[in-house]
Amino acid sequence: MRPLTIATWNVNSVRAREARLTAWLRERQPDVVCLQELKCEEATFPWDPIRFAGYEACIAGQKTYNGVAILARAELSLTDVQRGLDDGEPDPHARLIAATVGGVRVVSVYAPNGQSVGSDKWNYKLAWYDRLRGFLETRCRAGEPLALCGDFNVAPEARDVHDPARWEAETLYHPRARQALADVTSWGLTDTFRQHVDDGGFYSWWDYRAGSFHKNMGLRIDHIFATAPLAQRCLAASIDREARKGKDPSDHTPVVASFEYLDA
DNA sequence: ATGGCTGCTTTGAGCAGA
Repeated sequence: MRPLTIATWNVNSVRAREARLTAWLRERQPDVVCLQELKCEEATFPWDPIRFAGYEACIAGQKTYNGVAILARAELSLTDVQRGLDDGEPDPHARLIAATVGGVRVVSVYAPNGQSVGSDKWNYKLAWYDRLRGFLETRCRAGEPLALCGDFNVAPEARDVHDPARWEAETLYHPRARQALADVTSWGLTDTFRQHVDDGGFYSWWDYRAGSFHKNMGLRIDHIFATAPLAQRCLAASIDREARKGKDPSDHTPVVASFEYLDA
């Protein structure tokens, strides 16, 4: 049976990226795609173009900011959809959606950026990471196949940052942000990209300004983490740098992992 | 390079991202 391919992509507005997204779906035909930064509500989500490209979708949206989705090839069923951290905290940010597809529990997250170290948004980022750990503990099982995918807004290690010394003071690579991510993955998650690639210099986000992409001045902040029963079946992982090229790209590029197929 | 883009907004200059 062909492998199950899971991708994650912060599209920086699903409406602005509609043509790029549907072209990419047709070309790559991943089985599952986690999207972040939809920047729209359900009513304005491009349901028809995505269906026409062969995908069903479930979304947690909001106007202007945030918004996450899970797409699945129409042949696969998308069941047991959950939205939000569901921990009783009042939080209007649409940053998490989960669904079961192809025998895998898939979670699409958009972690807070944190803006600047010490700000209210920084505190929200760290608290959100604690809550994500709580979500995994109470709503998920580490012994079952699960993929936690998304824009984590944290580069885990020095080899994931083009200039670690400069970025250490920033929200994306600050030691406390790295610890917050490590406290989530210690629940029982493996970084699928690092199962297959040891070298540095592979990034998933580049600033739009100053020719950062051309100079490869980026950070690896988008990830596909897998529980042990899924990580054991990870066949390959990659970053689709091609999708960052050309006219009007997202500032992020897709990250992809493929797995030996698991029956539902 | 504390921003050199970009997308969004009851269409405008300001916010937010990373």
